[in-house]
Amino acid sequence: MKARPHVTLEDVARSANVSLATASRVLNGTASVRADLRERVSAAAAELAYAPNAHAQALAGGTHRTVGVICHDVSDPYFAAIAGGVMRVATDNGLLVMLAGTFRDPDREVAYVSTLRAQRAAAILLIGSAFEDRAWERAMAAELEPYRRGGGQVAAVSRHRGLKIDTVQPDNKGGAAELAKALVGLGHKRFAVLAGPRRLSTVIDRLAGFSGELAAHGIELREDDVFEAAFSRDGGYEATKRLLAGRKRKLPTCLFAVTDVMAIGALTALREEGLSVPGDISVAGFDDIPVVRDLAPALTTVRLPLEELGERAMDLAIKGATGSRPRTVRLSGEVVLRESTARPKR
Amino acid sequence: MKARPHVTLEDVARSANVSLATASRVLNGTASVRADLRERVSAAAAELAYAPNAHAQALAGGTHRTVGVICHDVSDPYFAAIAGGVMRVATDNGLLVMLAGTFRDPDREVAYVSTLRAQRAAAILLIGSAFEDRAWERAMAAELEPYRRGGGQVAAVSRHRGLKIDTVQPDNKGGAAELAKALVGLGHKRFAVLAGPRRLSTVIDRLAGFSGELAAHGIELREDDVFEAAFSRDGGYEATKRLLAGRKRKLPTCLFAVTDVMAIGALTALREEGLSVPGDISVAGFDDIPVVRDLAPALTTVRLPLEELGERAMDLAIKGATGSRPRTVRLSGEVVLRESTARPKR
DNA sequence: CTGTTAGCGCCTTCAA
DNA sequence: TTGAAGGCGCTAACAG
Repeated sequence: MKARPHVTLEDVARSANVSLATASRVLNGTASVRADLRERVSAAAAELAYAPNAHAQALAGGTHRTVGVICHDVSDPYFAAIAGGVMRVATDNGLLVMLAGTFRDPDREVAYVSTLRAQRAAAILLIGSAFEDRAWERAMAAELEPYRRGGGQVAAVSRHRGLKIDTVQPDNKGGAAELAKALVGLGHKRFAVLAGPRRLSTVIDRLAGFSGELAAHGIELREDDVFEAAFSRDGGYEATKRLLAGRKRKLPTCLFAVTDVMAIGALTALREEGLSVPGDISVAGFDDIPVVRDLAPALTTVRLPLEELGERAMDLAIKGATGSRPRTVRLSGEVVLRESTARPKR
Repeated sequence: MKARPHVTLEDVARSANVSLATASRVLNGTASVRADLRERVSAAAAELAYAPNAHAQALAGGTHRTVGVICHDVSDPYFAAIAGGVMRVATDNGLLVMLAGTFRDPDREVAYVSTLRAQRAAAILLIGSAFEDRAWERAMAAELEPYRRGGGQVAAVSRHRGLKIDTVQPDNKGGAAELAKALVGLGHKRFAVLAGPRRLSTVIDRLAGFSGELAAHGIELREDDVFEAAFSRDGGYEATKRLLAGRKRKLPTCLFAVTDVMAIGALTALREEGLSVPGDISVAGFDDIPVVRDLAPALTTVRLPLEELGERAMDLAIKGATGSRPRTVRLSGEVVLRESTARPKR
């Protein structure tokens, strides 16, 4: 009674007294079959709790209905929100999503692409900024290129310069510049920036946009005004403590964290040090992840349409590459001034 | 020059001038092969950018290295944290994770299990509370049972009573009781509760634990002290507004939201209504998702070892069922009193 | 140690 | 409309 571990199409066919081909046809609705046969097959399949073997289907040339999504960290609200958008579109199109978290390890990222390639995933989505690293780019391209030649679709969120792939690009530079302009408009003149690792393109772009705009207003952002730390809440917290330790007296009037997640850590660090926001110092972030509007004070930030970033990327992959050159969808951010920023008193 | 879309093992073998089997052996390290042949094969594989076809491998009896994880909402920090734990263990064991979000649709949940079954996933993990619904249970069991008979592993986080599967069970009831005791200990006597849908086992358990403990202290939690809403930030926000609209004057001294996410919405609603926390009213949540310690005031809650919940569930699945009866791993929560609760003034 | 061969479960022509 | 048969790419005996 525990003969075969899996019920196969053949079992169904036999049980329904029809040929393999007929069973296949009714189960896939792929061709018309006489009503009574159809009936028998369906009944048999239900009776046996038949589930088709997706591997066999894929091997036999059926379609591949799974897409791979690779991001740095699933539990980061930024990625989670984007992943949500991806999943919505994927689900609407009957696609299954495989979500992989690389924990920011470039090698693991390449390894995942390799596995997804093996799975013959219909598409691979790269979410989050690339590593600005020649060797990494080369390794990544070496996986991606044959994958695409084999008919795989690839799309990315955020800039992946070296890789020539379809991209949904949030306007990091422009958004940061707008934010800088708004903050300068409030009267701020002394800034500090909490930045993530400089290898990440997102960090580079936001930093460039911010400091560029400051420069346009005659404000110089010096190298020691930029505090580099891990791209996380703890990174923001730690960098802020470092900042405070260094210059209790000549504090900047405004602190810009390149991501909201870092800003959250910064807010807690400031609170612990007895500094009030925005009374003693203003704080701004970037991304507008869902929770920051619920903070007290609510965080000033640059709103990115996070879910849409994911949706558009999935769209690009589904539509498939038409022309030869990579497409780029640009999505702009919008400065949202909330209570964490105010006119400086000093 | 664009002959076959995919490079196959056979291509590699031919190019290396060896047999299919030999090529397979070196690529899988499955048996020893003469050094020079091994060399030739590896070189050919690299040269052709060969990627094995995972479907063919699976079909041919190779192992299935992917596990499916089903949760309600990927972008909910609670699930994201648990998923993080799952992925860590999965990655350490060379497993790929397919993460599916059901958006709380029971049918979609069943559908995903069906697909995962088709994929011959090595394991299926159900994260989050079950629907207390006979029909749903039946449909789920109908998918799961044949899956397990075929050798599939199943494990869950949170109570799934009807399904007899291995479970990692956070102590919702006990945690809520402990929390109630602590709040009563602070001097609170009038409570209101923000609850999610009563169909979810988690809601039922936490509610039972909380009101049970209150009762033990002679405090009755009446039906109209419980505000049911969506299991989300917006649900908490909306329910709080509803509560406030109903009884501006005889406010409870303490508000318990059955999840932190709902508590976050509640805090914002209270703030908007000009009520201070904990001055005018205390607020407590449940889960201790990462962000709540960074709120101002930091949220009192019941800390659940979220990542561990995921890790243990993955462990259960990997270890495989040994005995015949489902295993249950109980993980207890710990009350964490923070600034959002204080002694009542009234 | 290496090569040959028989499936794994399904889809899809090709005949009947 | 239905059935028979040939792969899809790979692994795992089984011979050499």
